[in-house]
This record gives sequence, structure tokens and C-alpha cells, in this order.
Amino acid sequence: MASSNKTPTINDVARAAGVSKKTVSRVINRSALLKQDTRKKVEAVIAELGYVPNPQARALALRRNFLLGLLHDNPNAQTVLNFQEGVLDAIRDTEFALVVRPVDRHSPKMLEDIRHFLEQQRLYGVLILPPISENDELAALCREMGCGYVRMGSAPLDDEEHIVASNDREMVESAVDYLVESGHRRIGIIKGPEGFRSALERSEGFMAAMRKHGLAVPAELVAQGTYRFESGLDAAGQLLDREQRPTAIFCSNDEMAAGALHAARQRKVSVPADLSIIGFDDSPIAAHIWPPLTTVGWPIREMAKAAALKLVAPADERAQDYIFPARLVQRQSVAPPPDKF
Amino acid sequence: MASSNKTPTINDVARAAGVSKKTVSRVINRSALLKQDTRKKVEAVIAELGYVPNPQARALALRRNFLLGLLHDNPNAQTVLNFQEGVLDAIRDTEFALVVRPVDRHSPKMLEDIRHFLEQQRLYGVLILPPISENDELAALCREMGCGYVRMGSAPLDDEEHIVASNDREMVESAVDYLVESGHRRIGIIKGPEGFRSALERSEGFMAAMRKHGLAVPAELVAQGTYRFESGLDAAGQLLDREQRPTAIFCSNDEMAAGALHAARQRKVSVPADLSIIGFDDSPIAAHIWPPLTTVGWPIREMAKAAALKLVAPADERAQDYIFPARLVQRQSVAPPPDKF
DNA sequence: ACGAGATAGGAAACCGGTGTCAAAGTGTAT
DNA sequence: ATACACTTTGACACCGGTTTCCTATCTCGT
Repeated sequence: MASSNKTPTINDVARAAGVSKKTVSRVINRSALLKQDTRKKVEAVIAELGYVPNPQARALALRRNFLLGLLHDNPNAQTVLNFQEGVLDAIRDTEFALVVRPVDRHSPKMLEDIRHFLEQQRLYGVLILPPISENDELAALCREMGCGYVRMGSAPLDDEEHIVASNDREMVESAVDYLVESGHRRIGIIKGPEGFRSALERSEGFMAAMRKHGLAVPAELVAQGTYRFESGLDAAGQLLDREQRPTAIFCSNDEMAAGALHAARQRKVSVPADLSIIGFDDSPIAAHIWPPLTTVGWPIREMAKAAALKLVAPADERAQDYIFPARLVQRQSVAPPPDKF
Repeated sequence: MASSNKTPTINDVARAAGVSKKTVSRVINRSALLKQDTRKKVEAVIAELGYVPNPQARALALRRNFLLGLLHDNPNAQTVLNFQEGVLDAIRDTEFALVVRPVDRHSPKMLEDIRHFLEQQRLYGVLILPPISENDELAALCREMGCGYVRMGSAPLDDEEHIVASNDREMVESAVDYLVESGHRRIGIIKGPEGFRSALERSEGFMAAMRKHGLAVPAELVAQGTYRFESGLDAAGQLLDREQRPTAIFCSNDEMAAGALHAARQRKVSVPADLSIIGFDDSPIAAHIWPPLTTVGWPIREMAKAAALKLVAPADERAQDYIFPARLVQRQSVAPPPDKF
């Protein structure tokens, strides 16, 4: 009963089982070269003592730890949280844990801060969420420091082992297809902020789709947003105040779509009767506003899971995927355009 | 140049500086008994080599690591994320990191899972978010395992060193005061789910406030919700379909308030002209629905910061607070009741 | 100049695991 | 019975820090 009050170590197990530390270590690590008898005996002692290996000691001896990092400056809380859950799906029942690190994209010291963080924590690998995932210097930093990394993005902007991406471009196309099928011809767009790859993908996807249908996109149907609610309000306001306003607006994310809905309401423009609105992301807000928003959703959780697996089990077949299909979520913000058009 | 490609260790520093490991260790740990010269010399070498102490080795030697855990099953993503940022505010520039762990409140194995997690990761301490923060068995588990913990709650349900709490009860009272001042007498409530301490605090606060104003709360003005959007839709539907419907509804959280707004719209009941609605939490959705929701917000980020400090720097004066005042956020979902009432 | 007490710094053990390599055990063919 | 190959196990060093304990040096009062 000498050490009944402190957690048992590998030595305690070895002594109690009458074997060497190394043998216990072999049992823990499921080494193949062990007699069944010995394994059983040691396992019994482990269970009896309630022994759990010390991760710090393991990390030291193995010269690598079991910590994954999540680097993000994503403004959408639900996205971040879904991603966290997806990562947890992948590492549940392993010894890995997830460390979070929000970063400030606007800070000039951002890269330096991250370098410091990586040096200090010596993570096994990091997962990087957009928009900072688009920063190539950051990826270079990870490579330089020998830290595994996987970037999440709207397009394949790195090798497939380092990326999980949605096919935003195609999905915007199908959103536009849907609007056109519903009878719309005069379709406006609220773009995302410059410098965001996703914003670029979405607006280019939009332009390409419109071109495909032989529809013009005059400058007066294009408004610039910042991915934030208020910017959607402003941008939709501009669009709706044009001489000839659009019958449908594609918003590059749901927050801005919510703002656009708001702008329409202020102007007594009824959605979807007078104006159709389509968003992007399928964030929770999309289902909780009126009318419920038709939008494009992507499988964040699956992407997160695959991203984590790329780091912790790169050979796993589930870690091979790197392009994930988004899908159109039809709700009630799209209808055929009013007759007069 | 023997080891120019791998990260330097304390031994490398000691050798390069011509001192012993222990002296380097003293420099790192700011030990007082060191000559200035020696310190300077070692610091120069550390800077030159870019030496950063290995946290795993430190953790092993010190028998404690520098990892804080965040246990949550909170359905509100923004709350969780704000909390994470608050914790990061507190531990930025320290060697601590934050490990997240969403848990499943409904799983019968929840406690066992958490025990396993704590055993395996040997965290320095955990921060627990509502609603599982209300689980006393979980707190007991932390104590049993010698793991520091701080619970976040709607009422002081533990010693002050283990809790950060908002004063929901009082805040609901001021929300009701506000409704009464606006002229409302017939006020309904959508309660949160049973078993949630916050739901209890809020509904009791509501009852107490009504009593204070000499107003009755007949059963027909009370509806049960689950904190989810859909339940707000249903519950508000019931309330609005009564013979004599309320002129105002207090919703125990914003999601349900959004649902209530939705229910009102379906019935062509105009908010706030015909019906006032007040929510709780000041979640982002509150500002992004129409009309913008009057609600009660609490300072999550400050609470998170204080909670983290309680673990990592219990002596810090900022770690002493444990009750945090919420405040009424007035937007546009409350107006005087219609004349006919 | 000298001894006492304070101060600076080092040697070696330790934290709890893993890797290496050789020794011991086992089984089979000769 | 012996040699040989193969399996199973253990001794010991090591990962990179901290702690304990001890010695060498430095002040300082007398």
C-alpha cells in the first residue's frame, strides 16, 4: 500500500506483474511478439491497478506528442465548432487531443505569434481553417518547422495530403442553375471580401454559370460585401435601389443573405414573391430567419474528420478524400420571379 | 554543426554557454540566485540558438502539464467560441494551451468518457460550460481525480474558487421590469428545459418579478420549451392560440425567441406592435433577425478569462470575481402593448 | 589574515516512458 | 544429445527537463 494514493506508473505495473518495464510497454503498445500468457497477466495487473500511461512521458520518449492544433480566425462560430466536432470524431478513442488557437489575421505579428505557438507547444500537426488557411506563408512556416498541417479551403491550394476542399465553384453553378430554372434572368450577386479565396471562387463560379446560360451580369448587379451581416444589408440595399432591380440575388454567404433579407423587408420587397435570395454555407442562421433560406451547405464535419485523419492516420482510406461535394439546401427564399419581369 | 538541423536542447545551451544544465534551467525559471553575468551569458546563447524548452520534458519533470481543458455540450456555438477566446485572452503569453472536448450529455457513458479523458490527458484543470457544468457528479469526479476545475453557471452552485456565474435571476427581473414599464400586464413565458439550472433560474426570476409587480401568471401563459428554435416556435404557437393571448412573451433564450418571432409571423401577429418579445443570451442571431431582438446579454468573455485565471493564477485579483452582471440589450422587439388591451 | 555564512554553480538522480541489443527460452532437425 | 533458428524477455541507456544535495567561491566582520 506504499503508493495507494498516487497514480500507478509503468514501474508499479512491472513490479506487480513480475516482469520488466519493457514488457509492460510492449503490452501497452500491442507489440506482436509477446506470449499470450504474459500479455494476459500484465493486462490483468493493469486493470487491477487502473494504470494509464503518462502521455507526457510517452511524448518525451517518442519525441512527438499527441496534440493537434486548430488555427482559425473564422468569423462563423458554427463553422468552427462543427469543425472541432468533426476533428473530435476522428480522434475519439485515440490518445490525441485538440488544442485550439484563434488568431488575429489583422495583426502584423500573426505569423510570429504562430511560430512561437508552434515552437512552444511542439504540436503533432495543425489544422488550418479559412480564411487564414489561404495564407501560403503560414503553410511554409509549418513545413519549415516540421509541423504537419492540413488546410481547409474552397479550392485545392496545396498538395492533396495537405488540403481538404469544397468545390464552391461548382456549387455556385448549381445554385445559379436552380435560379435560372426557376425563371430568373436578372440575377445579382453580393460578393465576399477581396483577398478571400472562397469569395473569389464563389464570384467566379457565379460569373461562369451566368455566362453558361448566356446571361449578362452588368456592373449594376454586382455589389461588394465583407461576409458580415451589415455588409449584406448595405449591398442588397444598393442592388434593390437600382433603376431596374434584380429578381434574385446570390449572396456569397448566409450572414450577408440574412442582411439582404433585412434590406428587402425595409423596402417592403417581399421574399420570395418579389425577390429570391440564395445564400451559401448553410449556417444555423439560415434555418432560423424568415423565410428560411435556400442555401448551399458543405459537409464541414466530414471534412474536418478527413483533415484530422490525414494527420493522425494518413494511410486510412477515409483520409484520402480531399474534395468534398457541397449540396443545395432548398428552403423557402427562392420562387419564380414576379410576372411583370 | 553537429546538430544544426534539430532543435537545440538544454544540453546544447549548457555546452555552448559553458555552464551546467541546472544553470540554464535556473535562467529559464528566473531563479533569483544567479549572477547577472551568468544570466546574461546564458540568455545570449539561448537567443542565438533559438532554444525553446521542451514542454513535454518539463511536464514530465514537474509532474504537471500546462493544458487546460474545455468541457462543453453547449448548443450555442457563439457562446462556446466566445468562451474559448476569453480563455485564450487569459493564457496568451503563458505556456498554457487550451484543449477542447465536446461531450454528449445524453450518453450514459458520459462520466466514464470524461474520466477516461482526464486520466489520459492529465490536464492541469478543466473549465466546464453549462449545461453540464450543473452536473455535481462531474465536479466530484474532478475533485476525486485531483484535477482543477471551474464551472460556469447561472447561479453560484459551488465554492467561489470553482465557479463563475451570471446573475440570471436578477437580470430576468429587470427584463420583466422593462416590460411592465412599457405597459405590459399580460406577460407569458417560454421556459427552458427541465433539468437546466439556467432554465430554473430564469423561470423563477420571472415568477418572482411578476409577483413583485402584483401580476398573475396563470398556467395558460406558461409554455415549456427546450432552448431550441423549434420549441420556441411550438411554445409561442400555443401561447398565441389562447383565448386571450399575452401582449408580451419572455423567452428563456434567443433561439426560442427567434422561433417565437417565427410563430407570430405565421399568425400575422406583428412584432412589436401586437406582441413584444424579449430573449436571453444576446447571441448573434438576436441582432440578425427581424425585428432585432431585445435581450439580456452576459459578459462571456470576461467570465471565461476569470475562470481560466482561477486555474492558472488563483492569486491574481482578476481571478477573484465570481459573479458577473448581465445587462439588458434594448433593440426593437419590445414596444407598448396595443391599445385594446 | 582568517573563519563563518551566504551565494553561485555543478553532479547525479529522477520523472515515466521507449529503443537497442543481447540473453534466455523453445522447438525442430540431425 | 546437439546444433541451429526463432521467439520472448530483460538490462540499460536515453528523451529533456527539474530537484536534491553538495562543493567551491565570495563577502565580510573581527
